[in-house]
Amino acid sequence: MESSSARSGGSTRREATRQKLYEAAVTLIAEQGFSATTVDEIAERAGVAKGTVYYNFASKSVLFEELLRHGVGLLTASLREAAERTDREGGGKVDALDAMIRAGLVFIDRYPAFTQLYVAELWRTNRAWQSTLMVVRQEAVAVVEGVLREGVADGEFSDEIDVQLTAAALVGMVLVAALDWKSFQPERSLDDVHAALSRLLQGRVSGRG
Amino acid sequence: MESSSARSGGSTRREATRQKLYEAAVTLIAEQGFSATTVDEIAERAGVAKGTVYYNFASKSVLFEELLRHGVGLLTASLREAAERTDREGGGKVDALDAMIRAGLVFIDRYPAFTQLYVAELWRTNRAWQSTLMVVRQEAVAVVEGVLREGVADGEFSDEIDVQLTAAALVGMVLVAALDWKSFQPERSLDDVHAALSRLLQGRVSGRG
DNA sequence: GTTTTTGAACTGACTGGTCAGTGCAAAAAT
DNA sequence: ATTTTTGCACTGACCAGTCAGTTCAAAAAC
Repeated sequence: MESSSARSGGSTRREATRQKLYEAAVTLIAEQGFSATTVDEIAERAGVAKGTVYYNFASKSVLFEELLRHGVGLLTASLREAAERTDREGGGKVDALDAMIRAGLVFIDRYPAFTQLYVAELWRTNRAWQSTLMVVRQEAVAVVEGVLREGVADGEFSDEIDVQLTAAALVGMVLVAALDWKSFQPERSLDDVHAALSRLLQGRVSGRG
Repeated sequence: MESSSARSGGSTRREATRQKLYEAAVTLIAEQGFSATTVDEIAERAGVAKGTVYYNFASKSVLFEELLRHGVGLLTASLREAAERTDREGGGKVDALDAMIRAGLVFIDRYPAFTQLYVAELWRTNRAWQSTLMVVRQEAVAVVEGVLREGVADGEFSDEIDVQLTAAALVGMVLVAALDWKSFQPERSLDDVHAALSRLLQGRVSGRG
């Protein structure tokens, strides 16, 4: 007998099941939190039996950890792509920042539940997946920090800015504004929200209109 | 905001017990989340018997709800005070915003656990205390929105800014930057962090140093 | 003497994780 | 071509443990 890996490269069926479980878990955990969400609920929402959850993931925590890695991976890739594209097109670092803001908004627009869950868990301590979360956070924030550093290096940004703090503040600005948008003004367009944040980034809030 | 108002039956002893329970609960829930924190843990950490918890609060949820109200009350008062003080001293609206950023940082510096817990719960849906949270959030954000509106009214801010979104973004900026500060660079001074955020607020990031 | 706290025992519902067994499609044997 | 075997993916009843909330007699604090 052949192992499944030799059987036309990793069973599609299993991957589909895992995807369904991710989607079910992300929604439920975003709404209720990790501990308040039961494995039975996840299984039911995904339309599989409880045993299937444990066939595909070692435990509830492991399911959640892999979900985090999966999601932040998507975000990081998207941010990186935005920065690189702007670079190729000969834009400055402000344009890169702006493009990343948009990429962030697009991501949150597409995966609001994941974003919610991420924010809710990020600053917790003493949890099993703490280290996973740190690694994954750093990957994402590092992209922003990188652009800021390059901007300082070629004189586009003041060399007095605090790269780490500024990066965190920018991420927070987008995160919270976007969650507010989705929660309280979901009818607004992405462009609209993007414009408001752009304005804030470029200091066009104070001063004449 | 500590005085138990002019209520006739407000025994001091009872109030002290409630305070101890708040403090125990805030830490534990910030670390582990609401569902993962047990009433037994809270009682133990507060140094009281489990029965005392139920003598003072109707349920675990009610304890948490009152905790939320209590905490956000402190923050709102602090923000309001900062805005009014700046006003009295004849500062402009930018100064008021700046003072509120500082007030926010001071608050988070003093009550990091509460802040963590607040952020973690804010965008959840389908929870018992959802409505409480909304009310309380709006109180706090409204202070920022108020200052922005006044600034627009007397021409200090562009009338093209989106008050609601900008307020949310500013709150997010401070929130996330401060949590990052506390989590990853706790040795930095508040002044330092404040300076970095001030710079960002006033658009002194891009452009010459 | 009234209010508040104690602390331990108890209940009943719920939950993460387990496991013996099922279904099925491809491979092997006939 | 047909029968048999293999093993992956999945199932769902079940178990052992946990936790919110209750009860209450007695002590302590006021």
